[in-house]
Amino acid sequence: MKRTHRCGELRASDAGSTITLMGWVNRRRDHGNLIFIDLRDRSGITQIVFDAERNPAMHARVESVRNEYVLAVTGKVEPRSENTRNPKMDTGDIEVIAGELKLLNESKVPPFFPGDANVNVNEEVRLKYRYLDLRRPEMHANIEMRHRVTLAVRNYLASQGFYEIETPIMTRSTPEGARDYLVPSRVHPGEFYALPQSPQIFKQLLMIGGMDRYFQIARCFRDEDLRADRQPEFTQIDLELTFPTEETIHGVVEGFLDAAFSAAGHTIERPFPQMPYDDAIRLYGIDKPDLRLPAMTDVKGAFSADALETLAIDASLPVVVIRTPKVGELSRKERDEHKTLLNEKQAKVVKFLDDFKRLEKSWPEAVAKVRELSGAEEGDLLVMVAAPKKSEASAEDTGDAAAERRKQRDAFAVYSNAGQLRLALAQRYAARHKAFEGKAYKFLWVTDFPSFEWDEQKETWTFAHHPFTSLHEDHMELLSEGVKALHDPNSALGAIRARAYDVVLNGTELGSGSIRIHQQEIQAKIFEALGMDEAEQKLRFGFFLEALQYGTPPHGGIALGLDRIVMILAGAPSLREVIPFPKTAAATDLMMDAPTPVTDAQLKELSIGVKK
RNA sequence: GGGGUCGUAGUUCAGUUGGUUAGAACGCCGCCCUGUCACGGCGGAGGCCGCGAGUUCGAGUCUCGUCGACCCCGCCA
Repeated sequence: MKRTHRCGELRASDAGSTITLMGWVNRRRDHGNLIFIDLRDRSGITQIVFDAERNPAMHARVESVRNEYVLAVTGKVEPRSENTRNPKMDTGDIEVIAGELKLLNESKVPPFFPGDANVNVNEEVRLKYRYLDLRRPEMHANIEMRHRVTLAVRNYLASQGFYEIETPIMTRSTPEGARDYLVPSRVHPGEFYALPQSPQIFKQLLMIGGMDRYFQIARCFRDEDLRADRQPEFTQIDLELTFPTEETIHGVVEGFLDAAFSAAGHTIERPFPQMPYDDAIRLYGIDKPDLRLPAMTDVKGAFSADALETLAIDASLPVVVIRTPKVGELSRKERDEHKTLLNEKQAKVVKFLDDFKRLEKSWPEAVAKVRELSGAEEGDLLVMVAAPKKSEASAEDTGDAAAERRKQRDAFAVYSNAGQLRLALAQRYAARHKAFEGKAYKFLWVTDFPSFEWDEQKETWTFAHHPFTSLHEDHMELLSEGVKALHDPNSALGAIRARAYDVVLNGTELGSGSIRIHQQEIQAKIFEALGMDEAEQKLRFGFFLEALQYGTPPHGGIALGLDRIVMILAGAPSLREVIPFPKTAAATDLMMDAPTPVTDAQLKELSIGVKK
């Protein structure tokens, strides 16, 4: 027997033909001498009719068939009569009258049925029996979407002159950044490879190697704690090209995203808007703004100095208003619950006022101005966020550059906390404003990221991106100045901006890239800036610093999270829904039961002893 | 590393103030049924209440520990 059609393909026009289907028993309805079996494969479902009168010999065998058995059925396609048609099924106008049945395989009773309309099963069970879970139409749809998106990206990038090039999975450990997954070397006792956190250095070397345009659907590995949108191994659409400007790279990314979203049935608007990091912080309090809801508004000007004093607001720091649309009237209880939106730590930095009716009694003009500035409409919730006035006198404003930067850091804290509050309110009232429903895809480029960030624990400045990111040329002076104050949180390093850009979709960071440093002196200076002396540079990146000296072309690139893109397109709540064999939040595989201990013999061969 | 939610039949859940034999639905098994498509009818089986201590005359229920799943913070250049 040879399969002639898939189970979702047959239509009224096929009536009369004799066909063969192969697939799983989705459901069986046994009426005694008449048995219906819905046969399922990845394309859909077809009803097969077994009639004892027409084929008595076969009927005894059909009676023993159960859900998830694998069958081959040859039969005649017949149109269904008016009263037996099923408009809910794609194949509901026809049915197949079985003539021949072959039982290809039986099935144990599964812990859940892939054919159930809404599988309401614990995710633990789904992951343990992932191969059954994958039979569900929803999973098929997600995996098919992933395939189509990947294919569209490949085709687009190939059309733009990119070569798809593989880079090593076993590579060298780089202690910066995320923790590495390590692979012990048998040949070199005590030495380890690392799995790549990204193919960063390889793709830069490919540019030095004159490959001109590279891409890879690249698996990356990071040994960090997980979230719904983070897996220990994940896939990036990674690319790099020579002689770029930011515009070149943005154009390529918008091009393949357009292709990918088209493949998933959506059109997106291009070009994407752009916003410098500093504006993103000021307007959204976050470096990945969700543009589906309004920005925050600076309303300090609406209030007199006296009013701010009375409200116990620090007038030297930002005063912003968060507008959440269409929230409507709030009960006393709902308003009280707003207090829980700030944790203790946040409450030290910001306070908020959400009762504008009360504010209006004392300062009607100011409130009118706030409504105007924020574009508030009837029913919108306004919440004003500001820094509480400190009781003790704060440090004297000495008016120098360091004092100015300290103030900027304080302002950042206000914006950032207000931004978190904005998202918390948006989540809380999502059912009312409905901005998160439907298929609104709001892309954004966030540009000019800080090159360095302050590490509170180590009390020093570190790379915000990776150390191969170019600075804006006119910030090189700040670098020389800032290096002198490496352990000062108000160092000039904080003012340096990078030629780095993130692509953001609906508040999710899809990808991150930059124009790279292609001059060895500058690269060395950056390493030096963060306290890496020449010996250490040579040890860790010697080969790379040397490569940079052999005619390295200007180059740049970006990497986008494929899993996240597909997750958003599928409307899925976690990456696990778009990865066929995902890991749990504790980085285990419940189906394979990995990781596992290994034998002493294996460890011995690798010269590894395990502390118990 | 920290916080939260959860863990009872194959599955999803209920389980009173600590008190008799731990229930329901779906699924499963048997019998019946020729137009169902979440088929239907009758009957039946199925439990280490995650695991381990403790409190108690008595623990699914209370306490402590532990394991596992999920979410969040830290972390993720």
